[in-house]
Amino acid sequence: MTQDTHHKEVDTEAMILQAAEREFLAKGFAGARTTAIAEAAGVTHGMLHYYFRTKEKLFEKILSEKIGLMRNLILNSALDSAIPLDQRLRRIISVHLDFLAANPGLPKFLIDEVFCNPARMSKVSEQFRGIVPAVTLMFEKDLRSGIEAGIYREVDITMLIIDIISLNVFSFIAMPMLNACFGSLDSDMNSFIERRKEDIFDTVWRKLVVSS
Amino acid sequence: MTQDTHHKEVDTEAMILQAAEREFLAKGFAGARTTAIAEAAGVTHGMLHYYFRTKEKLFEKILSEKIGLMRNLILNSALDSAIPLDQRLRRIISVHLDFLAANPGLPKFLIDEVFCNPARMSKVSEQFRGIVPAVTLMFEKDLRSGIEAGIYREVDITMLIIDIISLNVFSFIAMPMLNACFGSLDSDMNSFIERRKEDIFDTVWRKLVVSS
DNA sequence: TTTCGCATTAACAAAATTGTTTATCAATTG
DNA sequence: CAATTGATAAACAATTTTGTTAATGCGAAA
Repeated sequence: MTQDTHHKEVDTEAMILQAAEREFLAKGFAGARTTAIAEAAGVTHGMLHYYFRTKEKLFEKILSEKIGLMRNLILNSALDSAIPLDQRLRRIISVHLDFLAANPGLPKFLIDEVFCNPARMSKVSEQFRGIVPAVTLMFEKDLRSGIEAGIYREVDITMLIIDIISLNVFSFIAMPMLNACFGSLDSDMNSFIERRKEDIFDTVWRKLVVSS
Repeated sequence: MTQDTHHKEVDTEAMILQAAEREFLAKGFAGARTTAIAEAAGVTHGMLHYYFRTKEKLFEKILSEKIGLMRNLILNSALDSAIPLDQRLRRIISVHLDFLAANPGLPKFLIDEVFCNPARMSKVSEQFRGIVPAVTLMFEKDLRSGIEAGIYREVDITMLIIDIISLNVFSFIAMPMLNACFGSLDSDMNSFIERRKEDIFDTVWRKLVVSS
């Protein structure tokens, strides 16, 4: 926070950021309106330019914070390499789903605005270089020894990771569709999340282990 | 095609539709520019209004065609109830992935523009009523008998379907992200699709069958 | 207390985007 | 061969959205 000499009833800058986050997450860069952000923040839209210069710059503030969140999540996934793989897997799924439940609009936002946008993609790509390979390796080591010991099947690790990410993330991207198809799953979000954790672990684990 | 009395070097209407499809699929309604569509179609942007009145109406033309595609796909999934479940599952996954490979931008488009947009959602929701329950039931019948016979595990059918859709669709929504993380998977798209079909079937089938 | 500077507003300006109109051309039709 | 009519382009108009500026006020500091 800046040293706020001079009067300022509320923290206008923070209000704008809050409103901008909601607007950008909900509608994306192209769909968001700076006037709507200002209105939601309870200030004139001039304020938005006073604090952030342009829509683009304001957007980048929000974006970099969200990129950071995702980065942290991925890094956290690699921790706890001491505990057995099944517990680790359970933990990764659980942490990931809790994170997604706390940030339900994030995957769609990042896919739309970063991964499907070459200009933005190149801007943030260096922040991801090395992270995924590191996680993969850490996962791979455990897996390889299990495979050699004959307790895990010979699975394609890339495919396995794509499976896990798909199972974890898709529900959150497509929640409105799932609600339309299967009834309001999000009416009891907590219970849905917990059921989903169980189901995903079950799916992945049975793919992994050699059937007795 | 309309009866084209009067001169018309090329089918302008079709050109606009083609260009509009690309633009809307790539950028969504908010991000698409009518001038860009006209330019891509090689006509003045006045033509776009001459044929389709407004951006909104042009968009709806594209949208309803895509909704139809998705509807057909879902209906096709329910066919062939005579063959055994494993072959049926293989077939559903294969058909779905081939469809997605032919329409890679479609899931993101529909999720963004239909399912995450209350106004559009209500407009097309009646086209989906009854379809998913019908498919579920057809799937369920086979499954129930297998469970009672002790060859399938007692799985939550809703979760199972969410698993299958997640595994099938997510890669296509997040392809640019997967490329960034795992190297260019789409450099040989065909081989990726075929590997994916195998992997998804393996994942789902092992979740389903009782381990010997 | 007077000066200074940040925060704020409201009006304004500019740019981008969508939508309309008028004139023209060319082919079909009577 | 006129008259008609659909297709087209180009200029124009309207609207929306973003960005700027000038004036105001209020608190802090000298």
